[in-house]
Amino acid sequence: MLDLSAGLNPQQQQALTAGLGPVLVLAGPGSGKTRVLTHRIAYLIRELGVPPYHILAVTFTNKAAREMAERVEKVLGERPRGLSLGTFHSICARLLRTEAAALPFNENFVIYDSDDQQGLVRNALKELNIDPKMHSPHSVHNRISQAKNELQLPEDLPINNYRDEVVSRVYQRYQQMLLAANALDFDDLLLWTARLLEDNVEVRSKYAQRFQHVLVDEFQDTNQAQYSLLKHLASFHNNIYVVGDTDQSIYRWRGADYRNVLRFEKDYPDAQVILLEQNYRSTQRILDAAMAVIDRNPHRTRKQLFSDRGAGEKIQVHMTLNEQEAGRHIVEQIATAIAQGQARPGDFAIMYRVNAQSRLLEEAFLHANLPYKLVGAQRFYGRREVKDVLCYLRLAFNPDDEASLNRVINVPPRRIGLKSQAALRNLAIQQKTTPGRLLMRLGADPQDALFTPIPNLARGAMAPLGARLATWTTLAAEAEPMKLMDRILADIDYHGYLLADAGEEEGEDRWDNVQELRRLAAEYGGRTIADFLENIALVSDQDTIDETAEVPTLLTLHAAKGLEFPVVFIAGLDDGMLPHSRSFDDPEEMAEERRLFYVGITRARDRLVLVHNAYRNSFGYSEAVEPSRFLDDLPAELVEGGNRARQEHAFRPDRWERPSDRGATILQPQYRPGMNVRHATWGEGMVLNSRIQDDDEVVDIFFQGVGLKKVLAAFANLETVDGEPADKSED
DNA sequence: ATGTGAGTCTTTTTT
DNA sequence: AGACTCACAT
Repeated sequence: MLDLSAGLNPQQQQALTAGLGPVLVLAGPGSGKTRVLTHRIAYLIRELGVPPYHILAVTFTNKAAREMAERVEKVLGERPRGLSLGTFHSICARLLRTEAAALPFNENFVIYDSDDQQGLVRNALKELNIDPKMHSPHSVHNRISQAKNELQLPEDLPINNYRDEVVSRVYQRYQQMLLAANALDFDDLLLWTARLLEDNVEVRSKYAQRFQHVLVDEFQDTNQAQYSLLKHLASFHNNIYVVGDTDQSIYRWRGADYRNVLRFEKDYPDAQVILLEQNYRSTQRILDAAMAVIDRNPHRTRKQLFSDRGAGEKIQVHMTLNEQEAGRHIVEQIATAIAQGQARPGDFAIMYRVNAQSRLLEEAFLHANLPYKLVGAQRFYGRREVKDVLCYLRLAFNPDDEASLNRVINVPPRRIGLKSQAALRNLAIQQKTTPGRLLMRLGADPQDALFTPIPNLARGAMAPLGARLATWTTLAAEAEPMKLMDRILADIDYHGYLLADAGEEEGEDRWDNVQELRRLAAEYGGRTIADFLENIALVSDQDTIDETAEVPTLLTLHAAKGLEFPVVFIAGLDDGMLPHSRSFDDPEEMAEERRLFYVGITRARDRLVLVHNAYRNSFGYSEAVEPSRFLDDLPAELVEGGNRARQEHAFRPDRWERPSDRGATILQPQYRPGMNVRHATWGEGMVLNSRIQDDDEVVDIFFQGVGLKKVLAAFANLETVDGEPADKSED
């Protein structure tokens, strides 16, 4: 039998065998916290004889939950039956479905994603005659979300100004609309659970008695609602075991409050506190760099991270001309390292601050013909065709879901316009039912006197859909997700619609995405629609990582938390990007930007490459940018490279096309962005841009020590410095 | 009911 | 630069 404490250092062992009662494990990056957590669960089961049924372990992503489940199983040698292990949101969803009888919605509730949520706010604003230009749906929703995270209902909202007043009214209406649609948003999952446990003694004692042990991962990322529900769940046995690292708190903007760690120590004064500082991931240089960065944050207890993996390579800081060139540089460096046998494709990760940065990086990979994987679920589920199909499924599962109905009622076009929809809606309100249910009744008997308020033509347009919806709801109750999906797709001829709407080529591309969704549905054989929809609503970006593909990974710094890679590139280390300019005026947010950089640095095992740009494209224009101020905090002795990197960089202008010039003229530019050239008076410079104008070529060149110059190719007598001259043929 | 064109705003991070 | 919204025309 495996010795659970084998290979653990003294601190880890202490964490493993900590006695009952509250425990706080402060775990630095790479300190083996997942290991401690999984072994602790195994320890409870095997050494203390706690039945798995009485253990609850909570994580933030499904990926973390899955990994933990696998590792517990491996350590125990068998699958622990009845163990509750999952994300906050999925555990709450399950609890709420079970306890729906005590709640103002039924167990078939659907979970609205960000788009649905914002759409709902938009509708609420419209209904209340509030100008969405003055109060953007996004910001109003943000306030509502914040309130929910702080366990405030509409009536609890403090009102100090007109804005609060608006938010309060919208919140109220928004909440009514959710309930009417039998839908919850992400925050509701936590809010309703926390309030149910707070208000309902029976439910609370049921779960509090059941969960003899509650364990929490990434505790620094909990918000008030999560903190509260954890407290309730652990209120009977008081065995609450939390693991976290305040330096890795990067979700303040969505309500996470790392001060929950302090609150924990205050609420449980007898808590055992265990510190894990030894790092098993990175080289010492990487850790030194990480500490140099994070130590500049105020109000924190310093941690001394140490590693026995040796000093390792220096950290590379590299300046590139712009984001395009950064992409090329990174891809080139990866390709070289692979070619030289230094690393395998799966060893690399490229991290960035905002999703938009991924596009140019992807293009660089595409251009070099190298495979990569992009982390991010929203991209797929947010696609129009995927969302359409999901909304049909949601509607079949829960016909009260008005947001879904509105989305699909006229897709494919059924001649049901806004007028008809309004008529249906008004009649539904009058009849104290929902548009979806009314639609089904209309399908059953279009001539019913009930429907006279709806014009004849509109009735005719809606009745067939109503009839179909009725058959789908029956099917949803009994059939597997894929079967229902196939039925719907066939009934509405979605394939035909896509081809007609988007054309042959684009239509087939979109159909491919639908097929991808179908493959996902196929994995839910034997499971319910509820499962399928819930899992899709609650996928995290990290969950979409394809572990089997051994290729470089592109991901945001946020998505990188909890992961590690032998080689890490952090791209776009420009001031305004990281730290992001929207954080400049708030010290708390600046501290969080710094933590984000810290998280990025500490993902690297062996090699860390930091890339920043001389220029950045904003809107359509290129503007000069400063390197991130965080780069100044890296001690010089840890770093190699720097600003000279740009001169040293040899770029091959092999295949390059500026779409704006495509087909504009027969004359092809002879100079391409990135080429190095020599000018008689200004010396060496790099081509930033070049275009044909009046039968001559205008070239923008950045000369070292001189600056940006515009020259006419015919007169400038430029000499190509390296790289081959641009050839005439393109594509 | 649907299509066209001018005009607007964009860039945080995500369950 | 490009996506999205809104007003107007068909």
